[in-house]
Amino acid sequence: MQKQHNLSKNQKIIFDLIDKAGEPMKAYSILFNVQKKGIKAPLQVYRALDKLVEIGKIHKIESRNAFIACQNSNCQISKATAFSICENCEKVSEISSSKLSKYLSNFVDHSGMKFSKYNLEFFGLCKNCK
Amino acid sequence: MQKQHNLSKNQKIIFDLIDKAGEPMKAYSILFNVQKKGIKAPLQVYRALDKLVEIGKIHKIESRNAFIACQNSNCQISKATAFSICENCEKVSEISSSKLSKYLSNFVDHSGMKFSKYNLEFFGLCKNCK
DNA sequence: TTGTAAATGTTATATTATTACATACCGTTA
DNA sequence: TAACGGTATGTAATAATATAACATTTACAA
Ligand SMILES: [Zn+2]
Ligand SMILES: [Zn+2]
Ligand SMILES: [Zn+2]
Ligand SMILES: [Zn+2]
Repeated sequence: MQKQHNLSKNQKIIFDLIDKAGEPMKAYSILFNVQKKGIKAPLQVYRALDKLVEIGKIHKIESRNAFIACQNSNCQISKATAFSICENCEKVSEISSSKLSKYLSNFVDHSGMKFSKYNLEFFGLCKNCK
Repeated sequence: MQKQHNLSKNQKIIFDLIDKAGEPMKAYSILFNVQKKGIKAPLQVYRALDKLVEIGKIHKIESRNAFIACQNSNCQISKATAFSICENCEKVSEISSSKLSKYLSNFVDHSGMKFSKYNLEFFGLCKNCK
């Protein structure tokens, strides 16, 4: 049983928007979309995003500066993430391969560094674009 | 034999700076450091960075918005990159594990997507920090 | 030498993210 | 209940990162 996080008002508004979008959203596009709900400033958005990332409800797609809802009910904490990104249409999917995550979680650098977290972004063409 | 890229003046100035630094540098810190050499505008820096990334002389650390010289003489083209990042001291190393790169290059998503490129960032504590 | 691609120079602007400070809310426990 | 502490919110200002648009120059091959 995972810890239940009760989202605050702003967090819920912003999570619902991103979740419904089903694709990565940028912070200022989120801001534009929630202004009618009373969220007026960038910082309000970034604070909610930070928290949602921390608890694993959303992930940041670093190469795109965008945020997507977690598509994998197992990853409540955002410490092992993998995505496929279409370089043509920008479609992003979260990869949930237990083989991959096991392989990467157990990977030990030759320097002996043991990792507590990783983020992997694959690029290519999705099946609609190739 | 890899293609030889003759760097232009600005590209060389900026590559030399990053290479000598031996650690990730941010674009505006690069700009500050090369102003005495006549490079005055952000765009001049970003254009050189884009080119250097394209030909694999440097890589972008996406989670840090910073650029580091390639530490792996084999990767002349920047399409399969992996880094370890210390969350305490921000030390970054390029990982060159042929096992890892083979594993990831051959990874096929369950959607059937075949990838042409990837970037992997591991996080943890380096041996000085743990 | 002339055509073309790449690189440069310059100004302005767009986009992404944080600092600083004041106030409100919410659950715990004295 | 009242006081406390942690979390969340509101607001303004600004910092940091990145690109658009346009003019000009350089490199180099046909
Ligand atoms: Zn997830
Ligand atoms: Zn596509
Ligand atoms: Zn490299
Ligand atoms: Zn360290």
